[in-house]
Amino acid sequence: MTLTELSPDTLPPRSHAAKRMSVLEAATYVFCREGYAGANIDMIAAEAGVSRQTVYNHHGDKEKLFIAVVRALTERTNAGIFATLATFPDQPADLNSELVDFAIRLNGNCICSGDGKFLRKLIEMEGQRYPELFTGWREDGPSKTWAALAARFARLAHAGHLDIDDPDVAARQFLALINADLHVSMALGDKLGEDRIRESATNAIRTFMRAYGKR
Amino acid sequence: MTLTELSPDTLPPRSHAAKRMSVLEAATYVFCREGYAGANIDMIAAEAGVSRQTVYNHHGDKEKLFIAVVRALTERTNAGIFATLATFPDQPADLNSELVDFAIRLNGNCICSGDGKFLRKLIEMEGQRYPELFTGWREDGPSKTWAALAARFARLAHAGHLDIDDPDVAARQFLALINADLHVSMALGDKLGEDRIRESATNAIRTFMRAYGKR
DNA sequence: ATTTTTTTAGACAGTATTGTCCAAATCGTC
DNA sequence: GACGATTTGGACAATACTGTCTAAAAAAAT
Repeated sequence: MTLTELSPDTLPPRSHAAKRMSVLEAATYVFCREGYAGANIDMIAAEAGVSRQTVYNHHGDKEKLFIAVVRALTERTNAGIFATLATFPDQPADLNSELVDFAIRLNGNCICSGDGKFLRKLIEMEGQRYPELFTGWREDGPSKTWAALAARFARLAHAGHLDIDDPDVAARQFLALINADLHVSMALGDKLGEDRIRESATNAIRTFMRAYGKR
Repeated sequence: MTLTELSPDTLPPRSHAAKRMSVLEAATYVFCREGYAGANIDMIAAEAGVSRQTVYNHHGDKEKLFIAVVRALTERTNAGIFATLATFPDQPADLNSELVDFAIRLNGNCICSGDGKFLRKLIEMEGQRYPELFTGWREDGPSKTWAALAARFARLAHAGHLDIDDPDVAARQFLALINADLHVSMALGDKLGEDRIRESATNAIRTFMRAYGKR
């Protein structure tokens, strides 16, 4: 008791925290597959290998569990995006190929990853019904991503590597081009190979550089 | 008798066929808002201004109703897309501004329209659970749209208006650029004004022409 | 070894939904 | 107005899910 009293956050009972995680993971999977209304607690408990009561013990009720799922997913996804954003080629030797690699990282780690797909699907499914649930994503997600990416492009332009008039537009179009091919495939759950992603990124950067490259 | 013939618009056309339509419309709206699992027949009946029994009389059961909704939505959306595709500027006087107008039409009539949003949301929500439901869309939808648009661009390129190496890639990138800004806004149900759409289209075409315009 | 916490399985009430059935009301048509 | 088809509201059984409760089992801490 003293141990848990002293550090209730860092050292809770192992299986306790492990089960909590297990439930959260299972809930993420089931909510994303079935939607909020279609998911039920028994599915989640079974998926987590846990009794139904344990789900309630840990997360209160269905809505609280859903909120926890969205929060965790949002945080993980944002963290992943900014980690990848940090690998942007700020001092490029070969801008073209470095942008291709960056695009591949962004697609692989963030857009096509499990978390990314799940979060997007949840937003699409439940975004209108629970708008306040996704305000966090709305504020910390796309707008900050765009701003950060725009700042990088602005710096590249200032350094003479690119010819950009509006970095915000360029950033959004960069992301749009990167996803041009993958967008529809993912909507139907197609599995995308490495080569597909690389080809798509190459096409995107070719067009992006034709539009914004130094001439 | 004569009354319904004289004023079919002012008085609600509550015929057999009209109720069938009314139910289908209401079902479309409710299924898209709530998802398949979240929707229930009473909601749909109320939305249609009809008794629950009438819903069952016309469409059998919930699943058949859902299938009818998806089928109708797919057909309407495809028809709308190809109708808009027919307004592509084949002999452009001012290619730039005509492409902007075309992009606005495509966005307004197809992508941002009620049908377009509904169909996309249903595909995202239920596409994995009922894959066979959307094979029709899969075959007649994006791939044919892409092919048709690619053919138009190829002709423009052949006529010397554009400098395109791969028309298929150009077509997909055109669509991606057109939706660059609107994509996220729509995911959260934002209402988009005419000016937003026009500005977005202008940005898209500027970049597209910088990449593919004759130099 | 003992005590405390956590988990489990199952029962349970309350509620919601689906799909059916039916008699009365309504509508379209003659 | 009369007749047949359609619609309506409500009752109904069957099923499913939520969230609570319990006592027993398991696990963890002391």
